[in-house]
Amino acid sequence: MAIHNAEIARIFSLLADLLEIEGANPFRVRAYRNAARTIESLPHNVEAMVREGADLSELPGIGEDLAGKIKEIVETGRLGLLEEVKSRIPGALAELVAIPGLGPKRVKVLYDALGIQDIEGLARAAKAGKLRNLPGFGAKIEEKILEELSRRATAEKRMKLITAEQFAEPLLNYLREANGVTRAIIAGSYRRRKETIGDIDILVTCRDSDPVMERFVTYDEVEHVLSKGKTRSTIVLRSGLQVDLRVVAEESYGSALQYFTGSKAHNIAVRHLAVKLGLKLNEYGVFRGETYIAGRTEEEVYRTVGLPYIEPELREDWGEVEAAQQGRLPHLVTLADIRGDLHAHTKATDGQATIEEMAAAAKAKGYDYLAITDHTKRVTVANGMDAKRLAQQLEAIDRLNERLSGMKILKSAEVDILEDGSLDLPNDILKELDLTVCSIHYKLNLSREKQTERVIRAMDNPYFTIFGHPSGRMIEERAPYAIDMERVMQAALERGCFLEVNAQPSRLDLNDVHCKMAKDMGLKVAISTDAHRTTDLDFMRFGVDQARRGWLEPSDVLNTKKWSELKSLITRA
DNA sequence: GCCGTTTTCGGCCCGACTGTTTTCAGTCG
Repeated sequence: MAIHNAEIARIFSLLADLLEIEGANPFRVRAYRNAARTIESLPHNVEAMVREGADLSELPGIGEDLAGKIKEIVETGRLGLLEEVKSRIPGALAELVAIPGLGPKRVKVLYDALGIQDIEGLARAAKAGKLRNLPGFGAKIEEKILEELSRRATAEKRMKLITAEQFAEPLLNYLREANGVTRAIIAGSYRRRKETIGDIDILVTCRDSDPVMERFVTYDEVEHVLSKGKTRSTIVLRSGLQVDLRVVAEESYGSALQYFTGSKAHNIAVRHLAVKLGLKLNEYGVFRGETYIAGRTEEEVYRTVGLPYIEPELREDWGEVEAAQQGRLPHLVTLADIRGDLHAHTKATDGQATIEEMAAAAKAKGYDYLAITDHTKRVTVANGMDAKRLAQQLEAIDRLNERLSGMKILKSAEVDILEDGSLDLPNDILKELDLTVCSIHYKLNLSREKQTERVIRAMDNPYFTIFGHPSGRMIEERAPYAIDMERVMQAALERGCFLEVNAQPSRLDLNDVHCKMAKDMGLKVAISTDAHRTTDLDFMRFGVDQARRGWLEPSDVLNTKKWSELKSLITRA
């Protein structure tokens, strides 16, 4: 039986929740949470590591005990300790601590006093008014729980970054107009450019917080106000998005921004360094004893604890603190490094613009090249092209290239990878192309083994260049198909193929963990928009964000090269 | 449960807000 990292992480995370409800040592609980996080973001398959006899206690936050437990999970598919805890308290209690206002203590009370073991039981008791008299509860908490339960029935989960931008940016501008505001910036996972956002954290500096707090809670999209104080307030917008506003003084801007950008795990790691230096780091600054010694800028904060500046996208406690200490932080790729786009559609298939229009838009971005990659015949819903239509398009591109100056249209196609690993156009037309993007659009539910073999077989074709949207996932909509990404990457490396970071905000595929995996393996990627209209070329920035989260530098990205260099890179031996 | 160039034991990040209290616990980020 195959055990994936996510499964091991889930077991530790559940165990942490249940132990916390039982009142276990909070640091022991944290150890399980840290282990879950470490394993979830590990670029290697833990099961394989166990089989190869790797020493798991070398991993950060994993000691003798947890290494043994991981081994137990891999070998037996279960964890004795979790079964044991579950025999004392129901596993479903873990879902209750996810409800705002309910933490481990109150969940314990619910179970002990009323025998509540899951969301359904909680809903029945709350509706019957049984919560308000419990110790540590009251009428307000009961009401809050009822609200949350009804909200859950309809609410969205996490919000895609691009959607969050549409709500957050206007609110930010609105706050900038408040009296006395000197700076306003969005921190949190939004600033770290995570693919989805749970809530928005806004940081403001000003001398008197009252006017901006007042303006905040009276924003016309406010559904309700969760809290309002002098330094922090929280609202929920009608869209369901929760927004926190923090106000600090100018001299605390850097430390507050560092603090509220997170991630929590990164902050703990940085504070750990501060403690070792005999300093205290909080949102107001870095302190020696009672004395403020730094905090005006983030650079100053990092410098004070002995580190160079760390880019927000790296702040996930994935090794960035150690890398910073050792002076080997990556110099992350930026939008300005991008010289072209290697995946775009036109009216010939399911795009909305002509080749000329797409070319003009790419040129306006200052690109050196744009690959036209219309669908091929298997993708009938998109009016995929057969060899004859593709040949006509190639002639049109030749004619257009004669007229274009300063940029080149690359001849390409998004070729469909069939179930048996063959490509859906013959090689005698594929050989006419500058490159191919090869993707899976059908038969997404093959076994992991078959899906992996399918792709590797396709890569055996000498005209396979870039594997498009490699996991097939749609954020918050469709899970990735089962595929062994490490094997696919290894196969690509051996054959001179590459993987795509698809920049569509609903794909972002490869994800951050897989970008890092590619980098660690020495495999280059293409950041491509998969544009279906001229304005989609703007999605490049989301792809770059994702690549930065995966530690990618310009040299890791194909389309930071000029065409002559790129051409020799992608030419297979 | 992890970890150590002060430590193999005794630490483990830190502060704000709310509600239920009557000086603070619980929750949250």
